[in-house]
Order: sequence, then C-alpha cells, then structure tokens
Amino acid sequence: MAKTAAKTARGQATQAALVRGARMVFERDGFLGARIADITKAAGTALGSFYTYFESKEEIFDAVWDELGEEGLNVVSLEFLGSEDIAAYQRHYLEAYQRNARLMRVVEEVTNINDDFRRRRTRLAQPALKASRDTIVELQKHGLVDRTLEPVAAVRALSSMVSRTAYITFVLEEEGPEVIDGLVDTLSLLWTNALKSRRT
Amino acid sequence: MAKTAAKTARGQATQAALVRGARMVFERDGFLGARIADITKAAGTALGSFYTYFESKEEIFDAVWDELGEEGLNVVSLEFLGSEDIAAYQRHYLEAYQRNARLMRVVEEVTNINDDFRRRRTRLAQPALKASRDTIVELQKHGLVDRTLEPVAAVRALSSMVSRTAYITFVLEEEGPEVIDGLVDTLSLLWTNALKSRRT
Amino acid sequence: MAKTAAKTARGQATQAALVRGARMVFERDGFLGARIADITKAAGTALGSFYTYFESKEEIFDAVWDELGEEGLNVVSLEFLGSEDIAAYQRHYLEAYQRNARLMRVVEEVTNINDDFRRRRTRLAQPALKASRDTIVELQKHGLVDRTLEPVAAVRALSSMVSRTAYITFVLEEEGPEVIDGLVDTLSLLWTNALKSRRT
Amino acid sequence: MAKTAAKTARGQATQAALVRGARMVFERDGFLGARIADITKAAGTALGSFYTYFESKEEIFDAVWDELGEEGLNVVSLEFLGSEDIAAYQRHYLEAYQRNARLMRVVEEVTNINDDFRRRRTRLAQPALKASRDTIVELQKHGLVDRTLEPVAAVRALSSMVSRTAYITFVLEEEGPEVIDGLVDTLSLLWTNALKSRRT
DNA sequence: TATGAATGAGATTTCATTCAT
DNA sequence: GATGAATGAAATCTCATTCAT
Repeated sequence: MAKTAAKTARGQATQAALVRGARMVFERDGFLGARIADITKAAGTALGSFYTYFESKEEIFDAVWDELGEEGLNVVSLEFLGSEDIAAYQRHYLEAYQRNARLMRVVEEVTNINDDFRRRRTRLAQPALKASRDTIVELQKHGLVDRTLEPVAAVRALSSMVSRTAYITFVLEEEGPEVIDGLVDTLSLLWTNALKSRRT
Repeated sequence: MAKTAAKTARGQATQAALVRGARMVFERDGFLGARIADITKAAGTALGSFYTYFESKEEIFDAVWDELGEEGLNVVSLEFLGSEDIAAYQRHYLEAYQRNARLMRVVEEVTNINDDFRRRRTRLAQPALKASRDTIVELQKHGLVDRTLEPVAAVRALSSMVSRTAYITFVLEEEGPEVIDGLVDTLSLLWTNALKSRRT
Repeated sequence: MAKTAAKTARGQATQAALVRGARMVFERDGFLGARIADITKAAGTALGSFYTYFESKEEIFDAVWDELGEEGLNVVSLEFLGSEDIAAYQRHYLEAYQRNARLMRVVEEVTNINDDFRRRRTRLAQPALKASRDTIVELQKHGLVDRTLEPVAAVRALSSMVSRTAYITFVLEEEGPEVIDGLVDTLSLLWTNALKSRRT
Repeated sequence: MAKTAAKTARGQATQAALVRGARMVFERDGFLGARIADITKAAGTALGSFYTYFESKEEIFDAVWDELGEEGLNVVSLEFLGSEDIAAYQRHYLEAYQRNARLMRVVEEVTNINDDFRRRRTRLAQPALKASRDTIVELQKHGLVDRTLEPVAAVRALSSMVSRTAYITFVLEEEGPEVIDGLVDTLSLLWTNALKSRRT
C-alpha cells in the first residue's frame, strides 16, 4: 500500500513521524481539513518528504487506520454471545472506542467521503460478521436464540446498536470513560434480552 | 434561511428549480462532489442566479433537507412502544428511508463534514428523543419495561439500532423495498424483546 | 450627461430620489463600496429604474458632484487677495468643506480612480485658477506681492495649502466646526505673509 | 508583513521579482487596475507563487511602498526651517517625488481606498510631524517665527503646500525634472515668508 | 415608467503534487 | 533521502447590466 517501505533506519523514522503527525492533524482538523503541509509540519519534515512515503492523503489515512485496526474497532462481533464474556467484550469495545473517539469521528467522515476506504472497511469487517452470523445460527439450533429472527439482519441490527451508541456517546456527546459502566449494563441487557428465545 | 424569499411567481419557480436541481446533483455526486455550476445547470439557470437565492452550498443543502424533513427521517422515535403500532411505525420509517436512500447517504456525509449541520440535525431530534425517554420511563413504572435499563441510553441504543440498520441495508448494500417485510419482522422482535421485562 | 432628463413629474421625483440615495450611500460606503443595488434601495426604487436615468455609477456620481458644485469646493481662489475679505473667503471655504467632509473624501477617492472625473474636475477649476494668477500678477505690478514669485506656481502652492489642510483636518482628523476659527487665523496669516513683498 | 520570509536564495529572488513586477504593474495600471495575474506575469512566476509570499494585493503594495519609504516621500518635514538647508531639503524632496511620480499617483489612490493603508501612512508620518512642530515652537521662542501661529496647523499647512504642489506638478501635469529649479525658488520663498515674524 | 429576476464575465484563492537542488 | 519553492487546475462568488413583464 505504502509507496515505499522505508529501508534505512532514517527512512523508517521519517515515515513513522509522518504517520504520527497525520494522526494528530486528522484528530484536530478532520480529514478534509487536514492539509499535507500541516501533516509534514506536525511531523517535522519537509513538505516534499511526504511523497517519498505516501502517494496521497488517503494513503496515509489508511496507514493511520491500520495502526488503529488492532483495537478491534472495525466491527462489533457477536461471537461471544453464547459465553459469559459478553459484558467483558462490550466493555473492551467501548473502552477502545472512547480512547480513540477523536479518530473514530474522522473514520466516519472518511467512510462517507471515500468509496475506496468504505469498501476496504466493509471488506475487513466481513469475517467477523460471518462468524457472528454462524454463532447466531448455532444458538438458534440449540433454542437459545429466537428462531424467527433472520440471522444476518439480527447481526446488522445488534452490531449497529452498539457501534452507533458508542458514536453518539463518545463522538457527539464527548462523554468520558466514567459512563462506560452504565453503558455496559444497559447494552448487555438489551442485547441479551433482544435475542433470548421466549417460552411463552 | 434562504437569502431572498422570491417575490414573484417567476422567482419562486427558479428557486424551486434550484432546490430540485440541487437534490439531483447531491444524489448523483454527493455533497463535496457537487459544484454550484452543476446545480444551476441541472436547474437550467445561470450560475449567478444561484446566489440570488442561496449563499452557499450548505444553505441549499439545508433547503433540500427541509423538504426531506417531513418524511420523519431525522430520528427514530420510541413513542409507539406501548401500542400495537410498533411494526407499522417501523415499516413507515424503513419505507421512507429506502425511498430517500440516495439522499440519506449525503445527509450522513454532510453530518460528518459540517458542524453547523450536525448541530441543526441534533437539535431537531431532541423533542422526539425526549418523548421517547418519557415513554420508556412511563412503561418502566408500569412494569412493562425492564426497570434496570437506563432510559436515555436505551433510547440511544434502540434508535441507533433501527437507523443504522436502515443505513447499512439501503445505503451501503443498496437493497430495494422487497427486503422491508423481513426487516420489520426482525427489528420489531428485537426491539420488543430487548425492552420487555422478565419475570423469572 | 444624464441619460434622460426626466420629463414627467413622477420621473423627476424618481431621479431626484436616486441622486439623494446615491449621496447617502457614497458618504457611507465610498465610491467603490457603493453598489447600484444599495443606491436604489436607499432611493426606494427598483434596481432597474437606475438605468432609466443613469448609465453608470460614474454618471450618478457626476450628478451628486454637480449638486455640490455650487458650494465652491472645487477650487481655492486667490481672487480676494487684494481685498480685506481674505479671511471671510477662507472661512466660507472651510465651513463648506467641513459641512461636506464625508463627500469630499469620496471626491478625492474618485479623482484618484477615474480619469474622466479628474479631467472634468481639473477643467472646471481652470477659470478660477486663471483669475487667481491674474490677481497675483496685478498685485506684483503694484509691488504688493513679491515679484520674484512665479505666479502659476504660487497659485498652486497657496490653493494647495488651504485645500489640503482642509482635507487633513476635516476628512482625516474628522474635526468639527469648532476648529474653524483657529484655522482661519493661521491660514490667513500664512497666506498673507507668504506673498507680501519685503522692503529691506 | 510578508507571509513567508523566503529561506533560500531562490525564494528571495522570486519574492524580489514579484515586488519588482508589482511596482511595474501598479505604475502602469494603478492599484485597482492591477490583477494578481498581471503581477506574476510581469515577475515571470506562476500565479500560485504570489500566494507563497503575499496574502493579497494590499500586502504586496505595502512591500512596494516600503521600498519607496527610504526616499523620504512619506512626509514633508519642517525640521530644516531654522537652517540654511531649506532649499536643499525641498529640492531633495521634489526630485524624489518627480522620480517616483507614477508610484506616488498610486499611493494617493490607495490612501483614498484603503483605510488600513491610510492609517499606516499617517502613523509613519507622526514622528516627522512632531519634530516639525517642535522646531516651530523653538523658533517662536526665539522670535524667529510669528508667535500668533498655531504650530500644529502651521505644520499641516506648510507641508500640505509642498506635497500637494508636487502632486499637481508631477502627477497631474506630468512635468519633468526641468521645472524643479523654479519650484524650489517659489516654494522656499513662500515658506520662509509665511513664517517669518514681522516687526512693524 | 417601474419592477426585480436573470445573466455571465472576470478575478481571487487554495493546495495537492512536482521538481530542481 | 531531504528540502522547500514552483506550479496551475479548479471552484467560488460578485455585481453591473440587460430584459421580460
């Protein structure tokens, strides 16, 4: 993806500084508001050096997003539904979201602006969504989840519920980590209840 | 909002043509992709006429959004929770979303780009959100909704679930109206189950 | 000059309203800052009516300037040099300048922008300047004015002294009528002394 | 003042070329008539390079004016009144004015158009005006200048006389350097006579 | 005559990207 | 590799003037 995989130590340092600077500027100014010149300034490099490592603003955003990828923020998984770790999983997700709220705002911005990024983000989410669906199907077989639910739609609905609530809470309302406990309680309860099969 | 309220019939026709043209161009090219010149071309007016009626692309987008406002797409309400009309309400919402999917994509785009618009949209949603919360509180009093749920968080979560699912289904996946029946079934069930208080 | 000499009473009223409105707007916004639309708004007429009576902003400025012409502000005359009315003449000039200071600022603006207006203004000043020169020459013959002075240069110098001092005082420093007495004293003295022939 | 102080020699050369080009274009077309594109064309740079060094036409005009500042054209000083150098000082001023007549026309244009520039020009003139006033006061103490003259008004009047005469002669009438001798004679005489205290 | 909507030429300004050193 | 100056395409916006009613 990156134009050049920096080979020398000096090169690697410059490239890393650019990614760090880019994250800073994106968080402060948004994607559209960020100018290449701002990024190189924040990185302490010359303007021209940007193009030694990246072809465009989109590409360096991808690099920033990659660094974030390991936080598990790309998708809300339902794989833990059967286990007792549901709450723990949700807490983990919400904490990561809150920590990266500024950047998540930009991720939403770019998703709605750039088709390539949207496709990439969607693609990356596929495996987790498929696993979630399989989990639902499995639980339906065992009568632990309502059998009238359409599995794919249910996955979309529940992961939307969690991710969008995180967006509203941490991006729009800019709440801090102190609200997480309450959120976990409410979301876990809704999630569990929503799926649980009823014996009339 | 509009710079000038056209006084003559001719003026009103031009203004209306511009709003119509703007909607067309926004749907086709997105907000950022739309150029003023494209809008006037679509409206069949001279470039300068745009500025007779609007001060900026933002302002004409507001006008387009106003026309959409009556569709009830600004917020998912929970006021019908207690009644038997839940499914009907959801069907109505989803049908409107599907009909306006192209524009809803742009609404999301602008929301993530323009702080003024975001604030305006959020402000408009407040009354419905408050009414939804009151409904939840009321139902909790009567034991019809789980009392351990935090009402505000629950409203956010459930309305997020519906609106975001609509976004994924009709904007990202570009599904047609034929999927609405199945969606209504699944969403109603999840929504009802999620909140229903359990005796055990 | 004016496109149309309004013939009907109604037309004359409109034309007069336009000139009045133009003066107001010129004083408030300057020549460049004045837009035709501002002028018609101030005059209470429709935009299009402007072009019934005037061909351009320059032309209506000429009309405003004409109205001012009778104030004798176009040139500082030295014709009263020989008489005892020097101070009275200067007082009259300074009072008129102070009364019309806002417009005189605009006159200077237009003079430096528009060659046609500059030529017209210069042309209008010629007779008074010639008369002033003749007066000087006459007084030199009688030994009342220093004979080594070059008459044309002297006229330029002394009328400049008065008009420019008025500009600095009333336009730049925005002084009120209360400073006129002191100014008249100083300017009269300088003027008289400057020219008076010396016996030594 | 300038947006960027060019760091490399190449940059400094470009910046200097722009200022040179601007002066050329201003002299030829006036301030309003000058387009940024004309300036860059005259400088032999790309349009965009203008904005590397200047934010606006006003700012580059300031730079041109700065270069002119050293000519002493900003204000007519009366500090040499007491000495025998009066004529020499006036000659120096008039020669500089004649040399820069084309630009002085534009300076007057901008002064009447742009409030910021007017303020800046006025501010720069203050020290010399104060020194001139002090000189007058001093000479009055020694009985060398008429004591009934108001010093500030006298300074305004006499410097106006010289600067405005220069404007009329070199800008409006476009006279060449050959008229300077005559002018110096007349202006020196007027100036000296005007102030000289009379015993009678 | 009066009205006010329509027109479009023209200038400014931004900033991603290239390139010479 | 690093530097930062140079480039120019592209889009916005203004407003004098025209024109249909």
